[in-house]
Amino acid sequence: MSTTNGAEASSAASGTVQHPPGRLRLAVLDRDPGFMQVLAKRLDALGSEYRSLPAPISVDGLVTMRLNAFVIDLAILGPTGWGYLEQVCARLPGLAVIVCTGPSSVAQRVRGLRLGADAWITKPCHPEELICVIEAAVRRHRRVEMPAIESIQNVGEVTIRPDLYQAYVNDISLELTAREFEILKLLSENDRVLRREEIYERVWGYAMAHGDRSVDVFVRKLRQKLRAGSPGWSYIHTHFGVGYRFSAECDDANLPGAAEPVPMPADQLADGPLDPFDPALAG
Amino acid sequence: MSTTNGAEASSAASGTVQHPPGRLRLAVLDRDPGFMQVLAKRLDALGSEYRSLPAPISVDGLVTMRLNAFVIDLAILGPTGWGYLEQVCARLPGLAVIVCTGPSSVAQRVRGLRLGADAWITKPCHPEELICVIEAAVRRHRRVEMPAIESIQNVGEVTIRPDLYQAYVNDISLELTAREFEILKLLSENDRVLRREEIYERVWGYAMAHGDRSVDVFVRKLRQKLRAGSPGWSYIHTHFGVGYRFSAECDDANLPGAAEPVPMPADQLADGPLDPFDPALAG
DNA sequence: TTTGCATGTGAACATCTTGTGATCGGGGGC
DNA sequence: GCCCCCGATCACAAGATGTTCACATGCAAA
Repeated sequence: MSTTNGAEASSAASGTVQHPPGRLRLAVLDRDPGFMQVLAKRLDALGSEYRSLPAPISVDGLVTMRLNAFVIDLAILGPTGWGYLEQVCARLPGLAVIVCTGPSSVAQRVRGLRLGADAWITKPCHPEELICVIEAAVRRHRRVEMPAIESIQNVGEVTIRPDLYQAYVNDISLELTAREFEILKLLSENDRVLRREEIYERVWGYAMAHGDRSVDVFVRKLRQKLRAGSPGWSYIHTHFGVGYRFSAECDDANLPGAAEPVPMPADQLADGPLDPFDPALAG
Repeated sequence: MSTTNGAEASSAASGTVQHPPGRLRLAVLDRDPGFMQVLAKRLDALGSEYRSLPAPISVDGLVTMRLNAFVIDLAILGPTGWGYLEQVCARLPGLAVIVCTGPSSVAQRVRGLRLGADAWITKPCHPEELICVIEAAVRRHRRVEMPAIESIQNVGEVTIRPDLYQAYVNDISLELTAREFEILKLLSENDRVLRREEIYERVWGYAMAHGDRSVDVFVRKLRQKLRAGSPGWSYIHTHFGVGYRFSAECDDANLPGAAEPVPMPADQLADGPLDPFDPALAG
């Protein structure tokens, strides 16, 4: 495969990290069941995490939800809607706010946008269009917010720092290469078995050639460096015939902080739609 | 519209926004005289710098215009409009692109937004509304750049003075050129690895061409001047396969005021992809 | 237990990245 | 109008990294 060139690969990889629009977190404040249902269907297909709110939620509540986007039907709030909209926009400048409501006057739309809304869609609208508008609004924010959103992770004795593209044990760098780091991060972000093809595709950015052993080789290098920096622990586990799973486990099960046991439904690795967002919350 | 000079370029690119907020630089690609006239009147009232383009302009031309926003009537371009739109959005990720055109189908609007447009307004529209939409789109871009506090920074032995567009060591100028300074400032403002593409995009103002080495060359010049003015220190660190990171580090770790050794960012974001939406918030 | 794969391992090899010096051309300042 | 400074590119070299092989080892089904 000579098609790979570093820059391409890296940009593709980074794209993989930020592009998957699937990672939308949004809440919809609306009461129209039909509208919600159709929207929910599309959002599910995109793998977005969404939540519908039948009633207004406090601004503080919104803050803790850490959303990317917030869709609101001003009709629900009546005259108090303007104040609410203003508060939300002022308090969460990084949140994409989309007003999606019934027929309105130019003056109303202007007012909404001036108060800080990112877009104003008139119902009835095609769900696909609404989603595009949401994505467009989120897109820019995401570019800048992404790096901040990438949070530091502590697993076992290892600290994974996306901001530095490096992993540490006791503040000592494991000296991972860029690609090693990406694979470690990918694995650590998923509490399930990842098939080689999936790992390859998400890190390299394109499909894995049949028989390619690159992933195996990188896993070996990772294990080597992890073992060197954090002996007594095992982090990457092989699932024969399937793939790899990340989980910090202390070799000596007696020691404290032994491990993070994992349910391990190895059979349910129907890859596509990843770990579903707690369904109890939707709808 | 004046041509570019160092300072101006920087303000447009890094968003130093010396222009009072609200000052728009926009171009409108449209042929409807009535539309243009009404719009022009409103824009004048706002004190915006605008330019109407009766015919398509090359993407490179747009780049040199250093705009905040670009309004385009796809009808003017016909079928080639999509490609043009895509190119513009790809090349100028920081530009607010608003499509303002006649009646369209949902599919067309979806396509436009997916290609990177920030908003789609259907003509005929109220000029005030269009302006609000433009402002909403621009607001997002600016917001990101506004927080860049123009404060003097002391890092290691170096003093960075945005007000003078220059860096000093013991009050002696490092004689940085405008672009060198911008890159140094950008790097010093971020405690993380910045990818070349990101640096290029934020300093030059548009997407980096594939294989462009400009960033590397400027980093070399910067290192040279930093080394000359502050020997014994290293400031710009290469992360192979990723990009550059700024951090003042004393070569001799024994010396006092040694360095800022990649400290744990106290802001340690609540980590984990966990707790999706907190159910306790509803109602 | 044996056989057929799948995976672990180490090293050679090919490629890609980055550092660096030099050159070219344009634009702005004088 | 002329000259100099600055920024864009190129070419080359040295390393770092990624890929590919061949072989060893281990798991699973017959």
